[in-house]
Amino acid sequence: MEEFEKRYDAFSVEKRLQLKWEEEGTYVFKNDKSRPIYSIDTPPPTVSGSLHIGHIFSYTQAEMIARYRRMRGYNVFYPFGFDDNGLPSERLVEKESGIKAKDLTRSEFIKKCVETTRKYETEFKELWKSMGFSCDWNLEYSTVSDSSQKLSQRSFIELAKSGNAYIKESPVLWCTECQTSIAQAELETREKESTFNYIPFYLDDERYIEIATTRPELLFGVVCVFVNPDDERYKDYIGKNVRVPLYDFEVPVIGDEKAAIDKGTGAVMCATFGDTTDVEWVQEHNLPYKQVMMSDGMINSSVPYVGGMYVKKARKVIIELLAEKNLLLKTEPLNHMVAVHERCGTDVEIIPSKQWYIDVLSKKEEMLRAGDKIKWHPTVMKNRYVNWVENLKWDWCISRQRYFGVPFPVWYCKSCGKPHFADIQDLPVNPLEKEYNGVCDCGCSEFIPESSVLDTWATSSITPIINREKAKEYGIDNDFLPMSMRTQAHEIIRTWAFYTIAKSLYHTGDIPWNDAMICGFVLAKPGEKISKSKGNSKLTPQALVETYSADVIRYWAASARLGTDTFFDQKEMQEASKRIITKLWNSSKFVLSHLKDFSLLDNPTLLPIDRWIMEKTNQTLLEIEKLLDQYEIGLARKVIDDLFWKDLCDNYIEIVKERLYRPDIHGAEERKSAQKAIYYCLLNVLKMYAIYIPHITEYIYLKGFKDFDGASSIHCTTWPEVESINNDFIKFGEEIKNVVFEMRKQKSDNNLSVKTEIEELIVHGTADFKDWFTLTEKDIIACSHAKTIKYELS
RNA sequence: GGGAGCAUAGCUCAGUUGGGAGAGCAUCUGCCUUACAAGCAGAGGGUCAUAGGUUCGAGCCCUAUUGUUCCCACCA
Repeated sequence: MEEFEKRYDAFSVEKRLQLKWEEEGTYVFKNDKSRPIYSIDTPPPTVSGSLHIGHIFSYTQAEMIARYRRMRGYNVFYPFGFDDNGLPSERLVEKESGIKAKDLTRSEFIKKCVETTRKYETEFKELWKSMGFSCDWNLEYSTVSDSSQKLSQRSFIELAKSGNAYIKESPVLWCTECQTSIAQAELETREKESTFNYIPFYLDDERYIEIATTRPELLFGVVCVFVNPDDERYKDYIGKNVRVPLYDFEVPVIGDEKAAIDKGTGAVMCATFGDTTDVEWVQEHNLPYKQVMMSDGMINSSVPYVGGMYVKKARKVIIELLAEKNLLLKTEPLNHMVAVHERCGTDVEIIPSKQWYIDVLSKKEEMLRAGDKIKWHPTVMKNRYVNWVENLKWDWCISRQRYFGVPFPVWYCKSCGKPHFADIQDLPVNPLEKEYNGVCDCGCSEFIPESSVLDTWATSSITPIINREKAKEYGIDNDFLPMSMRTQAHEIIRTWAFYTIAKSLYHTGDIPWNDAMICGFVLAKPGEKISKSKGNSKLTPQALVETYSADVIRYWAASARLGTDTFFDQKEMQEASKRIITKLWNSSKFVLSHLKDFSLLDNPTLLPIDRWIMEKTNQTLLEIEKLLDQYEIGLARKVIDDLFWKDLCDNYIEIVKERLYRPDIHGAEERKSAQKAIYYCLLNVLKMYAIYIPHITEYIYLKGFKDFDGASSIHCTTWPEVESINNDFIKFGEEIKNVVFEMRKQKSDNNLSVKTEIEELIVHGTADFKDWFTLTEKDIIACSHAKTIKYELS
């Protein structure tokens, strides 16, 4: 057994052990058929900037589950991936280089994207390693890699051929800043200041309908005015025409239930397209479309007064014009929620264009049933999924008019426009670089390649399939899906979880994973989440690891309840977490110094107090198994803390200390009994803590327990299967703890040292335990320094 | 506007079919005790948001109210 240093040097130990694990392949996945597979669908972090403490928080919680399952005898498939294509990565590149994508050629820009994402991925990987993550880097994947692209394109082609993906010209959510279509899930609502502008739509020289609008710049696009048919004020107008102010053309007044009497003035102008209701109205009433808003955020150049202006300026100009011509009845300031693009915060517009969609609207029922089949942890998180599915309004638009992404493997016939897909065996393919050799049904042999790329989520939503492809290399195929569990934060339930379930239903007809472990956030201050894009993460994870060590951060990350958001508190991390590391070090130092002559072959008769701490250890094992099976790593940790700090250190060790030091007083056999107990208890405490703080537990194991226990790493051990608990010993232990507590209280109340001798100690307890009290008498005397013991048992 | 969660000690939170109100931090007092002063022992501190109800008994179950957070909708 090696000697213990006075102080534990976390930083050098952590680095050394991380190297050891890498060299020995401690966490490498093998297709070992003797153990059931536990597969984890880990979130590939979006490469959109540096990581923050929130990532550490949720990834660490999931990592602990991987370690737990490994120690429960599972063959853990724990891959790691990067989501390194799409708009988030493009924006990172644009921000870093100060260049807009459209200012470069497509290939130059993509090259820059590749360079930048590589750089960040290296950084990410270093960070995960420095946190001691037990993923298997042989299973690493990236969503932009050839193999992922191939699977993603295949997924698309399969869906398109089965009719579940389709191309359609229709109004679509559009970001004028990123100049691409986006999906409903990429919307974010933000409160913005605006003005309500009350303007008159004249029926004749006297009568008019007053309309309140926040979007006067769209006046030229107005195609009709809606009023509620039950609205007495406007009943007479229905069926007649009113004149659009400024432009003076006529539009009909139409009655529709959706026009709410109590909103605004009760009359609505329908401009194509001001909002999602306009889209519904246009479809229902077969209204014409007038394009006012262009894809770059400018007003159509043919629009009088404001053509060629950006929205904001156009709005200002129109309001001024209306005022000048006495067409502005009044304006009211207004704070309202506006749908913006989550990536750039730009107001979202609705612009018709030709896009690819995946049908989700007609599959709501199936998706809700899938949600029921998945076990959500914590269970309330299922609500968010259900809520999202029930409220879906658009099919999933998967095409993006961007550059750095998986290309659509599609060409269109030049004469009839029919889409032609690449052959599966040719994937991955970029239609911009490869010509389509074929002939269209219409006889044409000229084709136009699709230049859009797939939504990032269209690829990241097949991570179970990407993982299965990896598993095939190990000879695992059939039983791989559904995976055992998905771990992710709650914010992306509506995107990643939802899309993954949708794709899984299409491709496998089943759920993608059995369990969903939903982690909470780390919040900087009330309500504000720390995020890469917001740049309010002053403390980089790298700096934190260097300041506090991985184990300290990990221990802290395990302090919250699953799914619950936590405030980041540096002080808490510094003090509470560091404390446990020091305590573990010191107590191990003590325990192992008393195990130098210990042998597993010794079979002493165990004293009742020794049985107590062993039973207590077993009880703890059972309790945390129950909690960890529910992914409650925080609650489980507290149970271990209690066992370790209170029962083992504060009570048990203090009680048997002298027995370990003085076999001459207590007997050699009795000392062996205590050795057996401290060995059993500390070893299992280390094993339980190993999932949380893998470095120090490994270090102590290698130093003191490896020679007895035999494994090359604590992380390759399993913990004992406990079948039952002897509650009598637990009860007896509680009574002994009470005796010690009363004794300590007496001394403390009298300002006496713990060492002070006392004349007589009165032991209160249960008469049934009389013999056990007698067997514990020497220990009680030793820790109380009592001269005599008197029993008052009942 | 629709839905969900939360409200327990000064702070952060735990409280597992309804029976003892708890932990860590902070505060105070004492203690150098053959692992640990980066420690140990002990103490004080709560109308369990409010009001009703069910029950022999409610932090826990039911109803309402208030506050708060989150999700969704709201560009009239």
